[in-house]
Amino acid sequence: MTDEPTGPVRKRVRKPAEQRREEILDAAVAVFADQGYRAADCQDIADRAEVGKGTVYRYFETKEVLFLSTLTHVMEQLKSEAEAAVTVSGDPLEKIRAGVRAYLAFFDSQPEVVELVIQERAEFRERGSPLYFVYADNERGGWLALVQELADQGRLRVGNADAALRMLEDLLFGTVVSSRLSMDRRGLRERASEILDIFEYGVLAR
Amino acid sequence: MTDEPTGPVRKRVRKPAEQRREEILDAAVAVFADQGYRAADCQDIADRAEVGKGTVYRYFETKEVLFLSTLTHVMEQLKSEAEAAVTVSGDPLEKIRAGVRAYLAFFDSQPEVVELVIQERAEFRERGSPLYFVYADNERGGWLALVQELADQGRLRVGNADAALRMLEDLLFGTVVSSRLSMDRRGLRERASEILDIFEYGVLAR
Amino acid sequence: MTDEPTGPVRKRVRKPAEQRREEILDAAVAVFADQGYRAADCQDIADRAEVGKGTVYRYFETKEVLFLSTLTHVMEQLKSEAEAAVTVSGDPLEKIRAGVRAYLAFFDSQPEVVELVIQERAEFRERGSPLYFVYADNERGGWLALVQELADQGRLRVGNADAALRMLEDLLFGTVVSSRLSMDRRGLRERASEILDIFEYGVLAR
Amino acid sequence: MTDEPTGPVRKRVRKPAEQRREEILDAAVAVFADQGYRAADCQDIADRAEVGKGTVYRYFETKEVLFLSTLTHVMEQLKSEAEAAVTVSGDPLEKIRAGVRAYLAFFDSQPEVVELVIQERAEFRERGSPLYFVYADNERGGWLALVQELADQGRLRVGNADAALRMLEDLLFGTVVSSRLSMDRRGLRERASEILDIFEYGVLAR
DNA sequence: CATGAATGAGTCTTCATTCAT
DNA sequence: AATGAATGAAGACTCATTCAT
Repeated sequence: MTDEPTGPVRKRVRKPAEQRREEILDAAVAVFADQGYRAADCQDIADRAEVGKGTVYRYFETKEVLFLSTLTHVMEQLKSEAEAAVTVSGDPLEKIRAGVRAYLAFFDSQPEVVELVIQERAEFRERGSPLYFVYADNERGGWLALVQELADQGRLRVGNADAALRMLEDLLFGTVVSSRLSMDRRGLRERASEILDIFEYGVLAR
Repeated sequence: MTDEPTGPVRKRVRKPAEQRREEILDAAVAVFADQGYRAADCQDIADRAEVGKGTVYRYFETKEVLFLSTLTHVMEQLKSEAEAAVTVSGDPLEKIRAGVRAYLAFFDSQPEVVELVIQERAEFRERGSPLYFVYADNERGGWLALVQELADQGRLRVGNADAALRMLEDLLFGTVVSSRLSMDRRGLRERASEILDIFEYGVLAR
Repeated sequence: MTDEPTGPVRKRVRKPAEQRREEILDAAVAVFADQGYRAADCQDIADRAEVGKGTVYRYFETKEVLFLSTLTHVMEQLKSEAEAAVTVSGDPLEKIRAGVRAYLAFFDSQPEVVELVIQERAEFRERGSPLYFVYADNERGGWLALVQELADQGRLRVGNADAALRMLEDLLFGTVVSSRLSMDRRGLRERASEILDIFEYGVLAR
Repeated sequence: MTDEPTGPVRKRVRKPAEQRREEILDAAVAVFADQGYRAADCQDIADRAEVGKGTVYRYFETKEVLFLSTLTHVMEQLKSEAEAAVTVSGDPLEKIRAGVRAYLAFFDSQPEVVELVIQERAEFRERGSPLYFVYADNERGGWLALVQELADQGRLRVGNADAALRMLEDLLFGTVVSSRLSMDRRGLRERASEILDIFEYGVLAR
C-alpha cells in the first residue's frame, strides 16, 4: 500500500562518449555471446555496462545496430591482430604461419566471438553474407598474394593457389567454430603447429 | 474496414500418424531453414504442411521439440548416407574418400541443413553440444578405426591418427558451412577431389 | 517465493467474428472517449470488451486502426440517423429541420463522440481532414439541394444557399462541441427549436 | 558506425528572464501547434528557442505546465484584441459586430491556435473545462450586457438574450474550428459580414 | 482427431525529467 | 544560471500455446 523501497538509484556518472561506447560494446559482446541475440535483454546489457537502458539507446539506435556494431568491433580486433602478425618476417610461408597462429590465438583467447558470428547468421539471414565473411573477403587479396608468391618460388605442390588458400580458410574457420561448439577443450594455440603441418604436407606418407 | 479474420475453413482430413509426422517435419525443415528458428511462425509451418496449428502441436509438444526433431531428422539422413558410402570398398583410404564425397554431396544437395545447425547453436546454447557434434562424436569411432588402420599399414605420414581425423572433420565442417555462408557458388561435389588431395599430401612441395 | 496466485484465468469464449468486432468497437468508443487516444491502454479496451489483448489485435492490426475504425463506426451511425430523419416529409424546410433535430439528438445521446472527433484531430493531424469533415463533405450535396430548393421557391432571404448551409453546419458543429467541452448541462435536444428559430429568422427585430 | 551523440556545443548565453520566457513560449506555440502536444518533443522546443533543454525546465516545471502556459499566452492575446475592439462605438450592436470581427480576425491570422485548443481537450480531459471556455465564461458577462442592452432597446426579435448570445458563441467557435479542420480556404475575415447578416436576420424570408 | 480463435507473457523503444558539470 | 548526457517508467505489439467446438 505504501511506496515500495525504490532501491538504490544508480549514481549518475558522466564519461567521455568514446569511453561509454566502448564500455557498452564490451558489455554487449559478453551478453550477446552468453545469451544469444534474441534472448539478450537490452536491460542486461545496460546493467552490465552500468548505465541506464536509455543510455544504450543514446549510443546505438536499435538492438540490431548494437549487435552489428559489436560484431564489427571484434572483427576489427581480429583484423588488426592478423595484420600485425604478418609483419614478423619476409618469407611468405612464415608470414602465413604467423597469420594462422594469430588467428588461432585470437579465437583461443576470445572463443565467444564464434557465438557472435553464428548469431549474426541465425538472426540476420536476409542481410546477406555475414560480416565475418565480408571481412575475410576484404583481406583475401593480401593472403592470396602470399600464397602466389610461394607458387612463384616453386614451393607449392598444388597448381592452384586459390584453392590452397580457400582450403586454409575453411580449415581455420571449421577448426575455430568446431572447437567452440563441440566443447573441445584442447587449446587452439597448441594445435597450430599440428594444423600447419598437415596443411603443408598432408596426412599421407608418399 | 479491417481484415476480418476469416480464412477458408480447412477441410478435416485424417491421415496415418507417421505420414502426418513426416509431412510436418518436411515443412519444418523448409520453413526453419528459410526463416530461421525465431522468425519462423508455427502458423507458417502448419500452413505449409497443410494442417491446422493445433495438429502441429499434437505431434510435437513445443516449437523447440519440433525444431530439434527436424534437425534430428536431417542428421539421420546424413548419417545413413555416409554409412552407406563406406561400404563401397575394402581399402580404408577409399572408404574415407567415399565418406568425404558422400558428406560433401549431402550438403551440396541440401545446403540449407547448414542453417539448421547454426540455428540450433544460436537458439539452444544452453543445451550443450549441438546435435551435429553429438552425431559426429557418435560416428567418430568408426572413422578413427579407418584412419588407425591406415596408420597401422604405415601409410600415414603423421603419427597422430586422432589429430589427422580431427583435422579432416574441421576441414569438412568448415568447408560446408563456409560454402553456404559466404555464398560461394562452386559446388561442394566438384571440390571433393581437390580437398582430398590437399588433405592427403598438403600444399607444399617437398 | 512461491507461485503468485495467478488470478482467475479468463474463460475462453468463442463468438461470431462480427459480434466480437462490435463488442470491441463498443468498448473502444467508451475507453477512447473516456481516456483519450494516447492515455488509453489497449489492455483497458480488451478488459472492457472482456477479451484478451491478443484478440483485440486479431481484429484490428494496430491501435491506430482500431481508433479510426471506432470513429468510422460512430460516424456511420450519425449518417444513417440523419439520413433516416429527412424522409419524414416532402417539404425541404421540414427536412432540414428534421435533419438538425436528428443531428442534435445524436450528440445528445452520445456526447462522447465529440471526444473522438477531437482526438482524431489531436493525434492524427497528418492524416488531413478529420473523418467528421470527410463525412460532412460527402453528405453535403444532399443538404445543399434542399437549401437550393428553398431558394428556388423564393423562401430564402439570403442569396447564397451555400453560405446559408455552411453557416448551419458551423453552428451545429460549434453547438455540439461547445456543449460537450463547456460542460453545458442543457440538453441539445431541447435547444433544437431555439437554434432553428434563430437560424431561420435571426436575432434582431426588423 | 553509429551516430555518435556529439553535437555542436551551444554557447551559454544569459538573457533577461522575461525575454527568455517569451522566446520559449513562442517556440512552444509553433511546435505544439505543428506537432501536437504528445508528438512535440521538448528537445524540439528547446532547439527552436535556441536554449538547452534544461533551460526550458528552469522556466516551466513540466511539459504540461509549458503547454498550458502557452495556451494561456494566446488566450490573453485573443482577449485583449476582442476587448480593444468593443471600444470603437457606443452602440451595442456595433460593439458586438466589432467583437465578432476581431474574433474572426484573430483566428484568421493565427489559425493554429485552434490546434492548441483541441490539443488541450485531447490531452487534459480531466482538468475540466478547457481554458478556451474558461476565458469565454469570464468574458461572457460583458457580452451578455450588450445583448441585454439591445433587448432593452426593443431591438431583439427573440426574448432570450442568453440564448441569442449562446448561439453567437457556438456559431463563432464552430466557424473557427471548422474552418481550420475542414481546410476551408476562404478567409474568416471575409466571411464576417455574411455571418453577422445571417445571425441578425436569419436565412428565411418572412 | 483436427481445427483455429483466443490468450497474455515478454521486450524493444521513446521521451519527459533529472542533475553533474 | 545554463547545459545536455543520463535515466527508467510506460506501453504497443507478437506469437507460442491452449482449448472449446
